[in-house]
Amino acid sequence: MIDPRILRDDPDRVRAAQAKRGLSDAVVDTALAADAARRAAIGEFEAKRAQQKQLGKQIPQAQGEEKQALLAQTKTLAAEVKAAEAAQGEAEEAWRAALLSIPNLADEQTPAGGEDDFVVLETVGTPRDFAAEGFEPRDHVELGRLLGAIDLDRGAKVSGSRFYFLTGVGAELELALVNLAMEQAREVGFTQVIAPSMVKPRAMDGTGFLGQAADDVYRIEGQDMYLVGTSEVPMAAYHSDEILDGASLPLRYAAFSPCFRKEAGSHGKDTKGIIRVHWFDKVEMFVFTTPEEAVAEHQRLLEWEKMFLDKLELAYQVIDVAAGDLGLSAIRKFDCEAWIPTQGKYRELTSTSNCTEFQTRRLDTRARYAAGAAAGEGSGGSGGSTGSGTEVGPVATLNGTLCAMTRTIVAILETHQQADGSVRVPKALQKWMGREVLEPLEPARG
RNA sequence: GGAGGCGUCGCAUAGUGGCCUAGUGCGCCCGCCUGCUAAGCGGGUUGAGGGUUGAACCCUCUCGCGGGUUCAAAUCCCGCCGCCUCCGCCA
Repeated sequence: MIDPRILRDDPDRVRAAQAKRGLSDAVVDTALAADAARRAAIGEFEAKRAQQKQLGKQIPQAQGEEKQALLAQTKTLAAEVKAAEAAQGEAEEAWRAALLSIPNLADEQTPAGGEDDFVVLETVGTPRDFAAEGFEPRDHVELGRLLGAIDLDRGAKVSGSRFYFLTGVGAELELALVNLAMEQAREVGFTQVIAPSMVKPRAMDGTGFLGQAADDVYRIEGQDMYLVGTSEVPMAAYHSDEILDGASLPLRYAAFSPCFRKEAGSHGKDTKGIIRVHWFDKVEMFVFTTPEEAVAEHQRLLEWEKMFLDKLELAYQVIDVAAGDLGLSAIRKFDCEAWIPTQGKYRELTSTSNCTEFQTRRLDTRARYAAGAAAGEGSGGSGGSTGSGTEVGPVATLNGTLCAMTRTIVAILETHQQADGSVRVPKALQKWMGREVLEPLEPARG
């Protein structure tokens, strides 16, 4: 949810942000009208309620006829209060609904436009030139079969399309990646978390996934619960309804969880292999910090993502995602796209978003800060006790992929394959894999 | 799944229809006193929203959540949620 104050004070800013995403600004006027109606309704209810309380106080002291008169008077008033309260409730609800329909205001630096209007910020490493090396690269499906690492046939048999079993070195590879990711996370100061992958509607809605992304979300039949598409969801809700200690920020979590996605509307895309699947495991970085620090923290998350990809010795580019392709909650998003040799293009491996206060406002997470942190306080003069100590203020959230297992496995297998079908293990993973090369089970298997 | 109990301010507790503008203790903050520390003394200490663009001030809501009864609800009634204990089942 965006800041209601910005809507009221600077609606043109909201209109501009809507335009940048390619959305209508009609919601702005709807929301402004709802805000006015809401405030009028609040005024009416409160006036009636105050009157009721005033009269109510007189009743215990009153006697006889006077008391009867008061009772009659206050009885009709009670009905009016009830009606005014209901009207206020409806006005609040309409206002809230209007506000909730507005996505976070895209950052000034975010490129305008849709999916194809991203800006390439940086290219790291050089894609391998297999032609120069003199052999045709195998895709990850074939490599996975040769190594006994990925079993797609049985995935389909047991669970359907877009499912897989990781077996042997495939399973080892995932566990090694989890370990490497968690090791890095710990070293840079994250708290490791194993997060639930089923959540209540509050968490799903609070992170903005029941908006335009609702089609991609699995709902549990007969229960008011959802399977998460990322541990961003449980982690954003982790501190819901809490007031954090401002001095404890930033709170950095690295959460492991399975991720479930319907992939509705992607029929025909990436049908082969494990690029696009209904379930995968992921280590996600999630940070609670101050609004002032959010932009700098976003850069740090990007650096940690790059650090991880560097350890895997992958070639990749970093893109600045355009406004129309941002999620509901984000003001800016950077994707790291690794080079996939057999596709001849860069594919998204990681993604980091700055959601500012959008999610915490929905989920009611705030922090207690030292007073006057943002206000001017150098007024001098009287040395009286002005500093009231602390004040409650907003908290920003950011998320970033550390390692999404399946796509990372694809990139590693394809990038580090050798002519004989074996795959070189990146140095950083060797410690966890216990070997330097993954060998095919049999030269001619399959 | 069955039975019972409990949810009050950061924590602990009091409160069984109007005297609750929720008391007390602890913790915390400010001040006084004080070689230092401790003790002692005085004051403060939930959050949200509205009146206002900010401050002061005023008002409304907030005793797990949502309904209801009543002129009036922390208090009575109903539903839900969470926690605890016991039984059953189970990785």
